[in-house]
Amino acid sequence: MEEGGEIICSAKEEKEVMDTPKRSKNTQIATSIGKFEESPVFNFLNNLSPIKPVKPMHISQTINPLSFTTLPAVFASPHVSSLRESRFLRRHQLSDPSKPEFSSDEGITVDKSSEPTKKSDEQKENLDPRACEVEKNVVEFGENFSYDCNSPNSNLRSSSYLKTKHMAEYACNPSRFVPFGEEGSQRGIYVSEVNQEGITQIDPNKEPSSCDWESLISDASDLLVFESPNDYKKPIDQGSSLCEKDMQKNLDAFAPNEQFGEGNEQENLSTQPGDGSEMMVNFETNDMIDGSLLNDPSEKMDSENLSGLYRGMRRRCLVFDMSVARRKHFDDNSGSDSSVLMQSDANVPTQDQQLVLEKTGNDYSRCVLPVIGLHLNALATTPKDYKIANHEASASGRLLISPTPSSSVHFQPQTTNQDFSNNSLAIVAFSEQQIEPFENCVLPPMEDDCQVSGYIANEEINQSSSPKKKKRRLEQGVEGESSCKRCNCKKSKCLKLYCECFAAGVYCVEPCACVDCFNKPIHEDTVLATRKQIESRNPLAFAPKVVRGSDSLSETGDDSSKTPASARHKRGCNCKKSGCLKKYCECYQGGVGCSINCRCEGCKNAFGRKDGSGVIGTELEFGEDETTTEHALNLNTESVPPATPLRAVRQSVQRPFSSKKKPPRSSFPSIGGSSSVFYDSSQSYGKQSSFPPPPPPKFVEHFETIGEDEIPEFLQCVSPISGIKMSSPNQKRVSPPHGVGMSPGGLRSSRKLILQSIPSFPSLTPNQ
DNA sequence: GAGTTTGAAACT
DNA sequence: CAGTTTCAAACTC
Repeated sequence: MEEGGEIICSAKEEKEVMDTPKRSKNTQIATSIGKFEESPVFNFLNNLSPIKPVKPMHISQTINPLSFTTLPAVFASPHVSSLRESRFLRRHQLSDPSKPEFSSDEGITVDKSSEPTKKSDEQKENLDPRACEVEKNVVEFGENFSYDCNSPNSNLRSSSYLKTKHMAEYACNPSRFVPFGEEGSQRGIYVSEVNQEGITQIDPNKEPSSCDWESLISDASDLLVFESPNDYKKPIDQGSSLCEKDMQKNLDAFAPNEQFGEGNEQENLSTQPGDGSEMMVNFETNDMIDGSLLNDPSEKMDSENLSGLYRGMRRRCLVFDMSVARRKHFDDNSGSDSSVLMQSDANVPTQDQQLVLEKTGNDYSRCVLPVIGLHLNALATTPKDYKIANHEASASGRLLISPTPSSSVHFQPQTTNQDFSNNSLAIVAFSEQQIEPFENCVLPPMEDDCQVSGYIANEEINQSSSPKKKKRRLEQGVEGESSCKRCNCKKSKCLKLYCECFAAGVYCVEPCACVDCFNKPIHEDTVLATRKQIESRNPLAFAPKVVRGSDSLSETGDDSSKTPASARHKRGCNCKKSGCLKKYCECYQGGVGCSINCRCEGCKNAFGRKDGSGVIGTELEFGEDETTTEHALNLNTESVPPATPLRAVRQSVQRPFSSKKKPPRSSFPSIGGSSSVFYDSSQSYGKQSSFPPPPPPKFVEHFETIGEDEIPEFLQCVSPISGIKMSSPNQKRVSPPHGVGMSPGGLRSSRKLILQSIPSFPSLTPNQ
C-alpha cells in the first residue's frame, strides 16, 4: 500500500510537474520506491490527489512522459510525437530491460518480498507474494503463454471473474487505459489488458447482470478458446518470448496514449488520462487480486478514502511505478526497485479493487469509451481485423499477444494485458483522435489511432517475431484484426504513405516484410523528418482518412454522410474498376460509404453509395447475421448500403473484407474484440457471429465518429447495455443514447457512476 | 507463392 | 490542377 501510495504520490508530483522531465519522476520514483520514508509524503500527496480530481489525469499524462524517458516519438503525429518518443524510449529501455526485468523482477521481487519491506510484514507478504505472482505471471507469461492457456478453466474463471469485476471499469475509462498503458505497460499492462479484453467483451454481458456473468464466463471461455486456437498457439509460443516485448510494446503503446492524453488538451487529458490511468490501475489491481492477490491491504482503506481520482492517481502511479521500477531495475537491477514495484503493484491492486468497486463507476464509464475507442481504432486500422475481430476472442488473439496472454492463467490477466495494451493503444488512439484535432487542428488521423494500435500490434508481432508464417497469420488473421500494421514495402523504405505502417504512424516491426526499412525507432529522426515533410505538403496526410458523419458531412456535404453510416472518407475515393466494393477502395476499406467527395465510377459501395443510396443496410445488417451483411455486400448492397463507419468498427466483427483470408483468428484481436465489444460487444459477445461486420475499416474513423456525439454514447456504450445498443446496427448515435442510459443495469451501478464520471470524456468529445 | 489488378501516393 | 509514374496492398490464380 504504502509503496503504491508513494509511487502514486510521486507520480502525482510528477504530473504536477508534468513539465518536469521524466528524470524527476524517475528520481522521485526511485527515491520513493527506494525509500519508504518518502512514502509519507507520497501518501500525503495521494491524499491530496483525491481532492484534486483533475490532477490524476494530468498525472497520468505526466506520468507517462515521466515514466518514459523523453524520446522523440518517431511516428507520433507532431503533437503526439513527444509521447511516442517516450514510447520508443520506453520500448528500448523496457524492451531490453523488460526481459531482464521480468526475470530479475521475479527474482528480485521474490527476494524483496522476502526482504523486509517498509510496509508491515503482513502487507509486504501479501503484496510481495502477489507481486511475485504477478511478476511470475509476467515471466511465465513471457516464457509460457500456453501456461495458463492450457487451463482454460482457470483462465476463464480468472478472466471472467476479472472481467466481471473490471469490465465495467475498463469499459469506462479509455484514458485510464492510456495511463495504464504508459506506466503499467510492463506488468500491469498485461494484466490490465487481459482484463480489458474481458471487460470490454464482458461489459456488455455484464449489463445483463447474472446472465452477463454467465455470458461473460462463456465469453471468457470463448476468449480462451479463441486464444487457444492453433493460431493463437503460435502466437503464444512467440508470445513467450514476446511477453516481455509485449510488455514493452504495451508500454510504448500506452506511452503514446499518455502522450495523446497530454498532447491533447489538458482538459481532456486531465480528465481522461486520469481515468484511464486509474482504470488501468484498477484492472491491474483487480487482475492482481483475481489472479493471486487476496489481500485487501490497508490500501483499500486508503483507496476508499481516496477518491476515484486518487485511485486513478495510484493506479497511474502504480503503473508508472511499475514502469519506473522496471527501468530502475534495468538501470540498477536493484532488488529494491523490483520489490518496490512488487509492492506497489500488490498494493495498488488491493486498493484498486476496493476503489474500483467503489469508484470504478466513473472510471468505468470512461474506460468504456476509451476501450471502445481503442478497440475500434485497432479494428479500424485493419479491415482484416474486422473479420477476426468479430470475435472478441480475436481481440485477444489480435494480439498475437493475446495468445500469449491467454496462454497463461495469469494469462487471463496477460491476455487482458495484451488486450489491455491494445485497448490502451486504442484508447490512446481514441484520445489522440479526439485530442489531436485540437492540437493539430487537423483531424486526428485515424491512423494515429491505428498507429497506436498498430504500434502495439507491430510490437506484438515483433514479439511473436516468429517467421513470416506467423506474420502472415497475423496479417491475415490477427493482424488485420488486431490492427497491427504490416507492410511489405520494398522501395519506399517505409517512409512514404505507401507504407501502411508509416501512414499509420507506427514503426515497422518484425512481421513486416519491408526492405531497407527506415521506419524504425533507430531512424526516428528520419521518420520524424519524413513525416514532417509529408505533413508540410499535406497536413492531413496522417490524419484519419475517415471522418465521422458530421465531419464528413461538413466536408462532403453529402447527405449520404448523414446516413447511418455518417462517416465518410475525407478525400473520397477514386475507384474506377472496383466499384468501391473492394478494399482497393479506401472508403470501403474504411467501412464507410462513398460521398460526394468521391470521384469513383460505378460506385456500389455497400456502406453507402456516392449517390447517397446505400445506407440502409447497416441496421439490418447488424441486426441480421453476418451472412446478411455480407450477403448484402456481396450482392450489391447497393440497395443496402451498409454500415456506417462506426458500424464498420462495430462490425469489425468481421466480415472479412477479404472473404478469402482466413477468418481472422477467432480470437478476436483485442482491438477488434474490444471494439466489437463496446459497440457490438453485446452483439458480438453474445452473438459475435451474428454480426456481420462490414469490412473492417482500416481507418480509425471510428474514433472520430465516436468523438463528438458519440463520446457520450460511448460512455453509454461503455455500459454493457449501451454497448449492446451501440453495437446495434444503427449505430452509435441512435442506440447510444438509449443504451446510454443505462441499460447497463447491474453493471450499471458502476456504470452509472461512470456516467457521472463521464464528464471527463465529454470534455474530450467536445474537443472534437 | 507468384503474378495481376487496383488505386493511392508521389512526382512532373 | 491535371497527367503520369511509382508503389504497395488487394486480389486472383
